[in-house]
Amino acid sequence: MDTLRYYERIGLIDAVERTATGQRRFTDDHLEWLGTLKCLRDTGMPVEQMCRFAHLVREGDHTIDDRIALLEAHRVAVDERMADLAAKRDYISGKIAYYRDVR
Amino acid sequence: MDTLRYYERIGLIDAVERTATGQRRFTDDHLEWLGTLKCLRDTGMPVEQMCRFAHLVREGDHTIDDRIALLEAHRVAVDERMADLAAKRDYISGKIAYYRDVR
DNA sequence: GTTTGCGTTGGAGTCCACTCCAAGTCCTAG
DNA sequence: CTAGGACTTGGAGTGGACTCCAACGCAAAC
Repeated sequence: MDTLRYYERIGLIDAVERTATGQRRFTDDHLEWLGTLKCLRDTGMPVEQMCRFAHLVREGDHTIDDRIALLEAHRVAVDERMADLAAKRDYISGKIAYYRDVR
Repeated sequence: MDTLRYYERIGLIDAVERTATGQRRFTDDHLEWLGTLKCLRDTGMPVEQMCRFAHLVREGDHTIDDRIALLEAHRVAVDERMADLAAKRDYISGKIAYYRDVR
């Protein structure tokens, strides 16, 4: 919840609808958007870049190409990260094998 | 360099040999250890856990089993991270495909 | 031999992304 | 109807991992 409020504050989420007494009512659209945000965040996209993406989305359909470019760049980053993790995972496996040997 | 000093300060690296004038002279052993540290760090191991590992290494050979356990737990974490990244990468690919469609 | 630039120190500062606080209101289960 | 939990606010605080600072010494290049 705090994180949601934080995201709302920095403009990652549009101002959310409220009940008469001021409580947030998230719509399905919001939940979907939050899912996207979570995906980007969890794959290491900095909050600032997510803001840029959110801005593009808010701007309307003429930013579709920019959004594609942004997501593609991010996908490349994710791929690189996965490759790096895979290589380092192997190094760790090697260490484990080494320790098993000397034990 | 600052990071190295920081690691030395918190005990991740043994006090490094110095020249007469106080400059650090890293040995091959250090470089290898630094490689290991970098690998663990880059795969998301928190500094605190790396300290625990460094401590085990310093303790001597009777900690080999503990080290294996620690590295295996970490390898599992890395595997999970990779699986998560792969799934989310696919979601991103789906988004891109969607945008390509509506463009 | 002088300039350029890397190394040294302890300690303070920075950055990112939250996360918590206090004081109050509202919603829901029993 | 009441108790307990969940929500509200602006703003301050946290945690992790560095990263920078000033003032200086030393080293390597020319």
